[in-house]
This record gives sequence, structure tokens and C-alpha cells, in this order.
Amino acid sequence: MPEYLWTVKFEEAKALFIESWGQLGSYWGINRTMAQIQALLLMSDEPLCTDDVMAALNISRGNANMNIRELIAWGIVYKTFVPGDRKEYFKSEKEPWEIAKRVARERKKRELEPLLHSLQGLKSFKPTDKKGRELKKVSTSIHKMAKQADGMIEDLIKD
Amino acid sequence: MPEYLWTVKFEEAKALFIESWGQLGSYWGINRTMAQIQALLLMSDEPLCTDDVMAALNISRGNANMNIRELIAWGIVYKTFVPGDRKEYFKSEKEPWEIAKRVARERKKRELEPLLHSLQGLKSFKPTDKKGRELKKVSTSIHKMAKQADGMIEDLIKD
DNA sequence: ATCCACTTTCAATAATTACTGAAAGTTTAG
DNA sequence: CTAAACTTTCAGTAATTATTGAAAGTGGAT
Repeated sequence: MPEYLWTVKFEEAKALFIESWGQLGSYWGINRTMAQIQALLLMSDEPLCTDDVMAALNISRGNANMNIRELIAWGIVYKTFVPGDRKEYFKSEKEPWEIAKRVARERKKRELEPLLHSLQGLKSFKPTDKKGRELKKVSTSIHKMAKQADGMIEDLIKD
Repeated sequence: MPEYLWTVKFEEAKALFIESWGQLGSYWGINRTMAQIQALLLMSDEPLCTDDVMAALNISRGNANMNIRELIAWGIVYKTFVPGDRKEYFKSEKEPWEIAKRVARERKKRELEPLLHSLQGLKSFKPTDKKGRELKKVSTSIHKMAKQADGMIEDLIKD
């Protein structure tokens, strides 16, 4: 088989994968570039440096740097060092389940917990009329559901 | 207790609830206004019309109309009619679990299924070198995880 | 047919969010 | 110390997404 054939196929496959994963980013609640950087690292055997990422995805240094830091903050990308090189290199967590858990943990912290806190605040509201009772009822049942979801996620992500 | 006290408290409680639910919208993957309209309907005993929603949330007719239609498309808000009135009125599904299921179903359809389709396309990629094998490995394991997630959601949302 | 009471659409605009690139900051080697 | 190699920041800009409001559309009543 001539080399150009598999080469193209590999590039296609790679592009398709990065693109798909980027789209899925919205499902995770992370932005497209961040997801694409992660996809790139995910399929790369060796760690990549900032310039590699910039070149592969055609993005600026600032953008690359910011999103890589964010991925590190989410705990799904690690910093590594290549002997004899001063540059920082990055590699992705490769275990899908581990990635899913960390994303879930982070989103819980950023989104679910603040909601639980607000709903908690509603507990001190004492209804005195029909509308008040309705609000009370709804917020209580949502509070319960949110706590239940929180518990489910908690179970899911515990180490 | 003087009336202004509980009145203010009800308004505060209501605002807090709408605000929180709106923020949570991003967790669900729906936009802020849409989530707020839903919160408003959720805590209202009687169905509301477009003008009620516009007034309560200070939004334009077009915006209200669009987002209400979208909520209906997601299956979490219903159209109802008030006898002797030509206007359309809307009420929310009130059962939290039912809402959660419908949101999950819709997002699965819009986001997870397209990803599964893309990953399916990668199955025809036959790696011929190290990089290719790496991509193959990663995409296969993610395909598996996505299918597993799909199955979990499928179970969760089945009637 | 025409008016009225509503609903829908959509081009223009506003608000938000993401990205760039150059300048400032940091670290290491010599 | 200074220079070089690299990383971070951030004001400006671009791209995307949400919102407005007026005009067009719909359908029932007279």
C-alpha cells in the first residue's frame, strides 16, 4: 500500500477524533479549544510542549497556555519534563474513567455545590400564603433532588 | 408580623430561586433565560402567558417566545388553555425526576449520539504505525466509554 | 372581507466569551 | 550579573451567542 494512503487516513482519523472530542466538550461543560488540546494530548504517545500544541491546532501562545493551565487545574493533564530540555511538556491522563471522574468532580464543585448552597438559604423562608407555599414546595423538592444528585456523583467519584 | 416582612422575603426567595436555577442551566446545558423561564413556571401554581413571563423576567417578546418554544421542544413545558381566553398559557412539568430525565434524553440525542456516530466512523481506520496504533487505542477506549455512558443514560431515562 | 388579538420571525444590536500577540515576568546557564 | 529560553499576563479584538422590537403572519369573530 502506498504510504500516502495510510498517511491521509491517519490524518483524517486524527482530525475527526479531535473534532468530535471538541464537540463533546460542551457536554462536559469545557470549551472547544480546551477539549481539543486534551484530545491531542490523549492520542499522543510522547508529551507535547506548548509550541507543539500551538502548531497542531493553530492557536496562539496565550490561548494554548491558558487552556493547558486550565486542563492541569482540572487534573486531567500533567506537566512532565523531558531530560535535557528546559521546556515544560504535557501529557494527558489516559484512563477514560479517570478523566470522567475528574470532570465530574470539578463540575460538581463549580456548579452543583453553589446551587446547593443557595437552596440551603431558601430553607429559612417561611411561606405565609399560597404562592409562598408553592415556592417552598418546589424549592424543597428540588433541593432534595439536587442533594440526591450530589450524593450520586459523590459515590461515582470517590477514589 | 407586618406584611412587608414576608412580602420581601417571598420576593427574595423567588429571586434567589430563579437566579440559582438559571445558573444551574449551564450544568444542564440550557441557556440562562430558558432556565429562568422554567424556574418561574415551576414555582407558579397557575399557568402563565407570554406577557407574564416578559414582565417577570424583563425580557422581550421575541426572547420569551423563542425560549418557551424551546422548553416545549425539550418536553419540560406544556401549552395549556385558560377557558374564555384566546391567549396561550404555559406550565412546567413539576416532577423533578421527570425534568431530569427529559433533559438527559434531549442532550443525549443532541450531543452524545453525534459523538458515537463519529467514533463509529473511526472503526474503519486501520493503523499501520505507532502513532496510528496509539490513536486507535485511545479512540477505541473512548468509544467504549461513550457507549457505556449511552447505555447508562438509556437505562436512566427509559419510561 | 376586515378587524382584532394574538403569535412568530428575523435583521439589527448587545452581551458574552474566546483568542491574539506583544510586553512583562521568571528561571536557568554561563 | 546578564543573556537567553521559556512562561504568564492582559488589553485589545474577534467570534459567538443571546436579545430586542418591529414587521409579518395567523386565525377567529363580525
